[in-house]
Amino acid sequence: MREHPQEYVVLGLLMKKERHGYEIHHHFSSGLGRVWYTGISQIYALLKRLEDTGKVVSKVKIQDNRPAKKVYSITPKGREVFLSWVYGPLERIRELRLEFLAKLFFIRELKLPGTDELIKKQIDVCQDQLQTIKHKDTVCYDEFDHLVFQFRMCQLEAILTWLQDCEKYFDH
Amino acid sequence: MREHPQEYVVLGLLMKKERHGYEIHHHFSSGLGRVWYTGISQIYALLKRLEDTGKVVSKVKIQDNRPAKKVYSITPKGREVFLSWVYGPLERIRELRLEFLAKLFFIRELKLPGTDELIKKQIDVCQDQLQTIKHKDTVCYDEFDHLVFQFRMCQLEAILTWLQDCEKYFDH
DNA sequence: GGCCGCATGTAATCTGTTACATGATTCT
DNA sequence: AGAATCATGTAACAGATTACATGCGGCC
Repeated sequence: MREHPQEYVVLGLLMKKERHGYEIHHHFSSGLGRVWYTGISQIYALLKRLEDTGKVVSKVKIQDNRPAKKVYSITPKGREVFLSWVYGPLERIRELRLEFLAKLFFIRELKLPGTDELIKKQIDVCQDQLQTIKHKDTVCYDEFDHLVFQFRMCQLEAILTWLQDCEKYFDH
Repeated sequence: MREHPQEYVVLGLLMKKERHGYEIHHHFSSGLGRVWYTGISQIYALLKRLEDTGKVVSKVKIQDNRPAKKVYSITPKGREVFLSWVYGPLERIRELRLEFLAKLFFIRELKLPGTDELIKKQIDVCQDQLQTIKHKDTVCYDEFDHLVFQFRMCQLEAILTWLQDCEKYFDH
């Protein structure tokens, strides 16, 4: 399961307490929503898939003067899936902008321990990639490839300094 | 037409000379392909759409001892579309990694003039965005939003220094 | 009377990837 | 004999966005 990264966000929101679809969408739009937004229809689709795979369970709650709502709560399996996602570093840099920030969001929101390990692991992955690109750069003699490598290198270097700032930030 | 960015790459390859699908895929895999790859099936789909919209025309060439091939050539309309793409700066930073590098690739390959203007325009766009984010950063008091803004700021700053390096590189 | 908020969902569409179907020639 | 190269395409699938359908209650 490397697919459907948005599922983790829904699981993360259900980690705090049980919620229904409309409410989840509300949190997707506020807070985290500024960095990772999804439409309400997609939320319902995600919830259905999460229920089909046993990561959440639902119960219908009837209200008066309001339409009935389907309240979802996370299962132990869902909890496990979420936590192994949160503490795993990302291999592709382009996924950092959305997913790594989401991880940090939930770590803060749920007051989870072990932030420093996650950041260290991510720093290691980025440094490995930087090393690989630097090597390719010294070996290649094509002008265009050079430009490409330098683009990636500067992006990775910027992320590394940002990650080090994160480390300090989460330290205190 | 802000969709199907890969169409521009196909047009770019046809700017040099007429080519058939299999040949285009070959160039997609080598050269530019290390930064922007697409499967052969997609190439045929792109060519069909480009022909339907009048950006390319095809003629069948029968060969002996080889299967017949469909040779595509770019139309004046296609040429126009390609050139206005090449010289336009990108609004979204995430598109730089693929599209901006592709633009530079074709500018070098086709020996097109006005590289410095393109880079300058892109620098302006990035600087505007950096300014906007910096302003949002000083106004906001949420810790998480701060982290997000700093991520984007460091990415933009890295790209700006890279763009300035590009300017020097294309200068001589 | 009409729009907004609450609440749920299905269906269509859009991009792109992967799998499959076909068939001749050339290389190992 | 089997794999690789040349050459074209269709069909299926995956992931996400957008449009549409439904319905009640409250506010202006």
